[in-house]
Amino acid sequence: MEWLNYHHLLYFWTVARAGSIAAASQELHVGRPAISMQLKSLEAFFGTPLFLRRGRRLELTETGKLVEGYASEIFRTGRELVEVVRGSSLGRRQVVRVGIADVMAKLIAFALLDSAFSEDDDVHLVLSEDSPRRLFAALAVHELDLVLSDVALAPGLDVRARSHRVGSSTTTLFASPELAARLAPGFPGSLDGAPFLLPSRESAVRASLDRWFESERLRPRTVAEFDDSALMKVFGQAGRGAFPGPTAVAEQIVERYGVRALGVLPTVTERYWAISPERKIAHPAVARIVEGAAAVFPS
DNA sequence: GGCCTCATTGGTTCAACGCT
DNA sequence: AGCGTTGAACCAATGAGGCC
Repeated sequence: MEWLNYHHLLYFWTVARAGSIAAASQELHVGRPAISMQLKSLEAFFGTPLFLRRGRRLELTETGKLVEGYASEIFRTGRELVEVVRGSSLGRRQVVRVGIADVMAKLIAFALLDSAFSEDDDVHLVLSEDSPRRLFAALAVHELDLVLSDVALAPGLDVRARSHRVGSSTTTLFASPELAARLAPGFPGSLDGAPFLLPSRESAVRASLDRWFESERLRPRTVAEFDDSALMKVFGQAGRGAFPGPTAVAEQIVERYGVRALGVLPTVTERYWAISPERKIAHPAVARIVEGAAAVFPS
């Protein structure tokens, strides 16, 4: 069988992404006639048009869309190959870009990542924090190598990635010593009308928490809602309200923020996910993080 | 093996033309 | 005017084949 000319395919793919031959010619540093000719050659090779010429506009045909999909995959794999080969060269540090869901307890994130490193690892972590939605978008365009989140990738999302469940924890309620002294007697009934600091409604644990409040017939007084779990704890430390946190790191929360644990909510569980892009060639450091993390909070 | 010739491929510029 | 297409002329790199 005759081989596909990948150079032609690259031109086609660039034109499809750039939207015009002019834009592609700038991107590729190649003249417009040349690109036009190569497009024609590719169309002749396939025996069917890939673009519809509508006036001076180019529109992908159905075949064109199909070819573009394959080309994206081909060139994505090519980039990946370069990244992996260059990234794993001897003596070069591996950069791993990790996105952490803002609602996730930082102590949990630290424990998940820290477990993955051995002393002889030469890995350079670049950590960022954002909403899961934005982190998944960054993952889709290869700006991130890994996302740690309280929610798995939604099935409908057009992101080529895999969610690995790396642990779970029940939830504990915390409060400053003064507030705890007031709320501890008669827990959990004492929580009715009590001031609360809660994770935003975007978070997975919030839905679970609301169900618990409902089942216990409690109506907490929401003082503030947070996207950022660390900020929530700072408010909690100042006695602004009771707040939830993972039982798995309850001791550290008590120690670090000088708060007291009010009680454990066994039905309010939080799951932790490590979401990594589906790669033909696995990022070795990411694989280690995913494997190592799974052992921290066994679910 | 080294050298030459030739064909092929893919690039360039330039000009002209059609379309919006 | 801006953009895409076509054609012509030309250049450079490469590979195949023939010759010494």
